[in-house]
Order: sequence, then C-alpha cells, then structure tokens
Amino acid sequence: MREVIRRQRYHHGNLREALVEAALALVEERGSPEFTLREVARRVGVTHAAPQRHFEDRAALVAAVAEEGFHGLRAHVESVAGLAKARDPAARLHALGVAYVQFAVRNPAHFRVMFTAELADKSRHPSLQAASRAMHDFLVQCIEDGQREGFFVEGDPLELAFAAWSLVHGLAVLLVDGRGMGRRPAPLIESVVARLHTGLLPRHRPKRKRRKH
Amino acid sequence: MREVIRRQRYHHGNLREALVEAALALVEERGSPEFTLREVARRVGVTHAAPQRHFEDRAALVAAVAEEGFHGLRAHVESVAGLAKARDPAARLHALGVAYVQFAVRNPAHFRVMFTAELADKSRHPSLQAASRAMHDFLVQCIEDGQREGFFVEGDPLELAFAAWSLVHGLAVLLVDGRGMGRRPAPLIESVVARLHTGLLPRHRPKRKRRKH
DNA sequence: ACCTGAACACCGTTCAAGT
DNA sequence: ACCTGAACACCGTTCAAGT
Repeated sequence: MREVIRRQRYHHGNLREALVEAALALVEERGSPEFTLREVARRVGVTHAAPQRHFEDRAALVAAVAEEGFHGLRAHVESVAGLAKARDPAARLHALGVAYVQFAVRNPAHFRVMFTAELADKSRHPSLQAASRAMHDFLVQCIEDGQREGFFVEGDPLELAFAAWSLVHGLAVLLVDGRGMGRRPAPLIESVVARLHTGLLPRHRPKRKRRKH
Repeated sequence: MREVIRRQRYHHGNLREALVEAALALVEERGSPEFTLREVARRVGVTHAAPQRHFEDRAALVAAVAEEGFHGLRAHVESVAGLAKARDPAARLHALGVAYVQFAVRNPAHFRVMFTAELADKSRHPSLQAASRAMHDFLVQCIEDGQREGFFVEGDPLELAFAAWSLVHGLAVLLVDGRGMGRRPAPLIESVVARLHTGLLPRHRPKRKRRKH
C-alpha cells in the first residue's frame, strides 16, 4: 500500500524538497524521529546515493527537517501570540507558551527531530541555528515588551526568557515522551504554563514554623 | 591507547555489568548518547553476539544504561535535598531543582541516554520505569510536605510537581544541548530555578494601561 | 548538472557449533 | 550456561560511469 512515486523524468527537478517532505512524512507516520537516508530515497523513488548531491550527509537532511520544524513552530507561536495581541503581555506570553507545547504535542516526532542529540553541534548547520534563534528572539521580544509595561518582574530579559523557555520546553519534552501521567494534555498544559506567571509560592509567605529542637 | 581487556576466562563472569559500564564510559568519553552494540562488545573484549545472552536487543542495553542514570540522579538529588532538610521546604525544592540540572550538566551524555527517544515506549522496560518513577515520587513528596506547611500554593500536588519538573527538566535539556546562550551555567541555573518559586509576574500587578482605540 | 550502480566498511540480529 | 563464528539483511558514504 506504500505509495512510491517513481519519477518519469530522469532528473527529479526538486529532489531536495521531496527528500525533506518524505523524511518528515516518514517520521510523523510512525511517531519516531529516526529515519534512514535509504528509506527516504526509496520513498521518493531515487537511488540511495542520489541525496548526496543535495545533502552532504545524513545529518544535513536531519538538519533540514529540523529547520522546517523551527519555521513551523515559530509561525504557530507567532500567530497565536498575535491573536492575543489585544490582551496584555502576560496573556500573550501565556498564549505563546501554550502554542509552543501544542505544536510539540501535535507534531511529536517532528519536534523530537528538532531537538535530537545528533544536531547538538549546531555550528555545522547555520541556517538551522538561524531558524532556532528567530523563535528565541520572538520570545525575548515578548518579555521585553511586558517588562516595559511593568507586567513582568525586572531583571535581565534574556534570563527571564530562558526561564520561560525552560518551563515550556520541559513541559513539551515530557509530554511528547509520554510522561504526562496519563492526563488529558490540554488542561495540564494550561495549568502548568500558568505557573510560569505566579510560581509555586503563595502570594503571602507563611509564618516560619518554630522548629522543634 | 584504548584499553581493551581481553578476558582470560572463557566465561566473563559479569558480562552484563561490564557491558553497561563500557557503554556508559563510551558515551561520556565522546559526549554523545549514541553507541553501537558491537563497539561496546569490542571494548569489553567479547564477540559482538555475546551481549545477546544478557540483553534481548540493543534497546535493552540502552535501557540499562538509562536506568543506572536514574538511580544516580535520584541519589544526587536526594542527598542534596537531604542536606537542605534543615531549611524550609521551599529551599529544599530549590536545592532539588539545582541538583537535577547539575547532574545533567555534569553527565550530559548519560542524561541524554536517560531521555532518548528510543526509550519512549517505557512499558517495554519496567525496571527503567520504576527507577524514573522513584525520582518523580521524591519530588511529589517534597511538594506535598511544603503544601502541608503552607509554603506552596494549594492545588493538585501532582500538577505542581509536574510544573516544577517541567522547568527543571527543560533547563537541563537546553543547557545540555548547548542552548545556554554561552553563559556560565551555575548562576544561570540558580536564577532560573529561583523563578520556579516566584514566577515572572511582579508581586503587585501594574495598573491596566488604557488601550488607544 | 544530476542520478545510477557497484563497492566498502559497518551495523543489529540470528543460530548452529564449540567449551 | 555462556560465548564464538559465520551468515543475513541492512546501513552511510564514496565514486566511476551513464544521460
């Protein structure tokens, strides 16, 4: 039942894009971020050596799939945060965080490719780094806007952004890895992302209990 | 310069442990969570088919390495949180979080093995699941203790624990993946984990700005 | 310029055979 | 009971050759 399109033309015409798409489809179909160059080539209908013209090695194809993921993630996050623009910066940041986790939960395998350990050395893939950075910059912008209006605590915006990213990314990773304690994701996401704003401490600290000696 | 210990005895005696240790050493030496069964066998000095007696497949060895990681992580976290026992539950949770991230930063490759996508289906590895759960339970315990004394907000402790875990795990993952913005890890860890308690909102909300129509 | 087809060194897994 | 050695199907990468 596998649909392998064998190209009539000797030259594919757009092999690069076709390989990225095929890899992405493979990955999401079986829910695992792993794929081999050869199965991707088979799916597209070319020889296993054909990709070499377009991707220096397997890692380059993985990076291209990851890069497309970062673009999609950024588009989703920006559109959702844009809808929340009418509201205050805190609501916008909340929407941003929820959108981030939503993307991960909806595209789990793609999300895992984006953060696979094989790409840890991003210096080898500059355009991937740029795509990842673009999303980060948008987050920092949100934080800075909020700080200017007094909606967030003062301090280094990069540091606050990193804290926000940590919570949201950790939540995404844990959910994608099936560590969500079997709960429905949507309400869990809402409540966890909400903790980003208020933290775990009550608004009024309790009296220090007297320690029994 | 590679030290390959070829066993004199025909029977290794403790091949299972030796394989786990060799895999762990390999992984940390080169900073990547990937390893092949055959190179681990070579390092131990046995045939590539020998591991089959002790591990059903490669995934089983990966799971064993991950499991050891969870035990180590739990030991580190519990000892650090234990030292902070004299202080209040909030300080204890902070120490727990910092210890979690410290472990990841100090054993990056091992940490990545623990959360590799290959083990996403943990149901196949019950003892791994147990080791992971033990750490989670300790965290929940900390939250519940703190709530009883009024140090944390009220609400479902599992949900609060999941939020705490998300922040701390996300921070660990991002740092291990080299996304720490080039800063020294220690102060960044301190400040990000501290945000878990207070959140990003100031203690007093600003007046709502009047929106220009 | 772009792809094929064969070759190479490697891999995980299986299994009869050795001790 | 535990490991070896050969076999199998697969993999990423390279490269001369085809169109």
